[in-house]
Amino acid sequence: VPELPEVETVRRGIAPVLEGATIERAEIADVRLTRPFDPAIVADALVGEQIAAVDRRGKYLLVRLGSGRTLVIHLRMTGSLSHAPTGELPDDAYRRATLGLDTGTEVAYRDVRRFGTWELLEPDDLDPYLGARLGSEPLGTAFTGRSLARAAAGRRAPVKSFLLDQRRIAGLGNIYADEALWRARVNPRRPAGELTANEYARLHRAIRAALRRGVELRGSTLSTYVTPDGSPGGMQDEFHVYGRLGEPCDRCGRPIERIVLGGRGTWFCPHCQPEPA
DNA sequence: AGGTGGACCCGAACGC
DNA sequence: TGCGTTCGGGTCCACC
Repeated sequence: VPELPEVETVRRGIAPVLEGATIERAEIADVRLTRPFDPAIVADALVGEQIAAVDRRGKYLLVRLGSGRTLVIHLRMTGSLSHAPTGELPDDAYRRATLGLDTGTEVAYRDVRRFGTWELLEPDDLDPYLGARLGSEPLGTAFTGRSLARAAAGRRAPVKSFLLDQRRIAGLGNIYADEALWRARVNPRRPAGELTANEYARLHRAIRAALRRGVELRGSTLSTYVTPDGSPGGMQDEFHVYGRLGEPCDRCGRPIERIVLGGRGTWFCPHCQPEPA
């Protein structure tokens, strides 16, 4: 499940391969990937482009091209990128796109569930596209406990749902939201607008700590996600609550509970993260 | 306008 | 064994 740490890990792995290279061949084998645009037309437009940089914003990968356009890649649930330096990718029924570079390297996009997207944006379209979808970067300087509290003021949705809103915080997903709430000792059901300033200060620190640890460990590998060199991440071995129904809390030893919030599995420690009295 | 729930996918896990 | 059913998760969209 690629969230900010997983996407950042993919970026760090693939950027050295792509940056400076020119795309000689492009094949997009899935109409869903570029919908509503014709995949053949998008592929043709990529050919001849030199890749200037690979950046990340939230869970989006930004492949910046020499023409000024940007290929915006979202891995969604099961997307991943890999590369074969010799240009000989292994057979893969789930490969959805291939880029052949002038360096001789082939880059493969794999996606089992086909939720991922490739969008080729014109220079003027990128900022409005991202601006409409994403709030501040949680590991950047604009993200503070105070800004978090301000954004949450008056909101009655559960704080967990609030944390998952990409227009507030860019890059937090189901796993790291649960982990951050556990670290901050905040119950996921609490209405977002009812947390105290102190709780938002704790939550701010907890979000950054959880994400930074995830980046350090190169993300978490649950089923299909792997880093671009094919190795698994290490964060899954450090989950405090995610997926740990019934297991003892790392702080107090009492069993972790599972509820559903906003249609999403939510794990927490009812003792460390109590409902308000 | 904020909030919620379904659709999109498909393999894995589960139930009979 | 083998079938059918359920589940999940990021984002968008329809609806309240």
